[in-house]
Amino acid sequence: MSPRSTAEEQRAKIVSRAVAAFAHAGYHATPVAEVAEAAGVSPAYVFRLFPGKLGLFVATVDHCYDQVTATLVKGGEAAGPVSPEEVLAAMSAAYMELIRDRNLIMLQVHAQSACDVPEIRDAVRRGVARVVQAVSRVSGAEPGAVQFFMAYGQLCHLIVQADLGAVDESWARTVSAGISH
Amino acid sequence: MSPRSTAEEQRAKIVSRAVAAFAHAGYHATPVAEVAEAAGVSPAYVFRLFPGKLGLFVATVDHCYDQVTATLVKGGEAAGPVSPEEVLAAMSAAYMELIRDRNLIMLQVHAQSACDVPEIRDAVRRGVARVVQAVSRVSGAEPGAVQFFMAYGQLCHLIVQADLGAVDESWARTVSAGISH
DNA sequence: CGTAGTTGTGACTGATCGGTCAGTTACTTA
DNA sequence: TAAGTAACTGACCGATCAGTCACAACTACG
Repeated sequence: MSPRSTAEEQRAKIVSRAVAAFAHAGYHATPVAEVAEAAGVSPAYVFRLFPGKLGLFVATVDHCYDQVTATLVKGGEAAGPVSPEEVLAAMSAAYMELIRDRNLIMLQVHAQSACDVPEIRDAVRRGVARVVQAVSRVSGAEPGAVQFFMAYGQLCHLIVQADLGAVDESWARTVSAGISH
Repeated sequence: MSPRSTAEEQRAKIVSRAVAAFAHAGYHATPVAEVAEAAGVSPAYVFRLFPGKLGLFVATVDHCYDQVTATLVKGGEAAGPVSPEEVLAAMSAAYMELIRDRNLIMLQVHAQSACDVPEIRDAVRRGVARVVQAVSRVSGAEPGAVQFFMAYGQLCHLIVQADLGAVDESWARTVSAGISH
């Protein structure tokens, strides 16, 4: 019968904790030991469950985009059968809710900036593909509107990264108007 | 009179070469030795001219935003006295010209993702401030239009990072429509 | 020529980190 | 309880890298 291996559960737990760990300083600046500690296991065991640090990071990025996509779909479907623009607005609201926990957004940012590593670039492409397809499908909006949605999503990344919400100057308000609060 | 120190010239040369060096792998993944080699000096001398790796990176980021701002201003002023929307369009075209050389755009991305380091975050804020102020001033556009400009600029970053222009799929075309070619 | 200052470097160090491996604990099955 | 297997770790290794320092080379000036 199902051997019900606990290793799989540990893998899931490590990936889940790795989101927050990698979200702080990114791929290159986060030691595996830090992820291991956050997951409550030894560094050696992490290397046993994942094929190297890169494999761990890629799994974490995939997990991250899964959550983002799920959040957007959920937010969009909750809007009910309305116009594409209203669905996109609901999805925007759902995405902004994600910002309250910086982890998912920061991990995306760090994954994007580590795209020099081919495996990470592929993971980012997979993730963006899933997001774009989900947004297009659930909203039914035309490509231009979806592109607009993605553009303002990327603007959110800048705002969160540099914490522009905490800057009380004119230029910062111009950038974050209607987004951070 | 002016001691005409060559050290200052070396500093400028190192910063200029450091843009390309850091643009590849970012702050944490780029050894100072790599920057030194690109500049044709020894690593030890780089540490002598700059207060540590962090100081070098911050100087490089400042230099990068200087160039970006100058390019945007130049592009916008070349449009002549037309409507704000047309000036913004000219600036967009100028910014897209920057994409041909990935270096400036990639360095911005890496600087943004290293915002955990306070000094780097401050450099990014300074840079974004200069860009927003320059765009607002030269174009005379209202804040909403400037925000829109910045959002599509950030979208460019995603496209360049993941090299979406090289992906021939529907979702990728949705994201890069009218931007990459 | 001498000496003071500036440019520049080779050689080193202390610390960190990815990855390995031998071995130990704990659970299952007969 | 004996044997087998899967979960898990401490201790270690080799490589990399930021930063230092004593010293060389060149120039400026008296």
